[in-house]
Amino acid sequence: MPEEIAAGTLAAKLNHLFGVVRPADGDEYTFDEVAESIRAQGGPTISATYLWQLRKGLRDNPTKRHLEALAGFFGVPPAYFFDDAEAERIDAELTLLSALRDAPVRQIALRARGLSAKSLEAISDMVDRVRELEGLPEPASDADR
Amino acid sequence: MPEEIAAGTLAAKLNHLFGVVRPADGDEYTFDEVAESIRAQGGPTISATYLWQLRKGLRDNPTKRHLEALAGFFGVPPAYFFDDAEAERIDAELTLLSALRDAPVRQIALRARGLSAKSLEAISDMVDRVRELEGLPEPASDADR
DNA sequence: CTCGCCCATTCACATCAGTTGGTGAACTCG
DNA sequence: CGAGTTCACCAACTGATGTGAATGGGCGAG
Repeated sequence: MPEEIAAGTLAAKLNHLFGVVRPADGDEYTFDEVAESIRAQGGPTISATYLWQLRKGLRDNPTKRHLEALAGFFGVPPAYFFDDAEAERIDAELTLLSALRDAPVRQIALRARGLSAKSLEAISDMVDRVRELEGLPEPASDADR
Repeated sequence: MPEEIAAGTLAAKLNHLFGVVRPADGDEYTFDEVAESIRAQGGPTISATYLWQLRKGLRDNPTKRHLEALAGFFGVPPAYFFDDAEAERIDAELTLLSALRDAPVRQIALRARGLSAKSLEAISDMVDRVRELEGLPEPASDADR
């Protein structure tokens, strides 16, 4: 049983993020994976145990640096953990984007927002090129463009 | 001498906030005032000493709850302390609003943003009424409306 | 079935965030 | 001048945050 995690808490938000943003294969990130990935990206050290505690709600109140790292990893702005309204807005986007399972992919997507049409086109072309290079098939359905 | 506080750091941001958001009489808030005010508003306990450490840069990396409290007091979103772009945006507003020295006043102003014209008018009227009740003079210059 | 691996969970402990208590400088009021 | 207040600043301590190493269950391979 889920042990009653109150909505709007940090634990709930983290839990949600784990559920929604996943690696290429469909399963949730493991605590070790997240911890290591954060370290790899030049973030602060964060232990798998601590991640578990945060997700379970045994610890709330992490430090600024750890919040930054978590937000960075999951590809959401740090405000996600503070403002509930903001969190809801982002959640809407996340579920929309849930086709993009991969966290790095999501980061690219979020950062692309606001770029000029020309830049976007250039990047899009580049991705297609690489995709070809890696021998991946054409993206299935890309209705509107 | 300012002892070299690098731009973009938490210390710099805090310092800036202290400088810009002030009580009714023109002087900066004292550390004790801020600490007590935060406690009074139902926030977590925060010591004056700690505020000083943060402002000086001796401590960065405060916890989530303390960041919330600080943001709440100065009337800025918590994202102010994370995202530099966001911080700049808010700063622009702050300097614009620096006529509003009083923190509580600023909070009202920030929260009023986005309300319907009708509501804004109603509130504005209310403020005028109270102002009259308190025997304050008509606001000096309120050019554009 | 058993070995090996991965992963969540547990617990004892270390480190650093945050506090308490204090010093001295500046300023005020007798 | 001298007692009292207020403030920034300092240093030693406390406890919550965060870690590492050990436990145990689940699961696939041999």
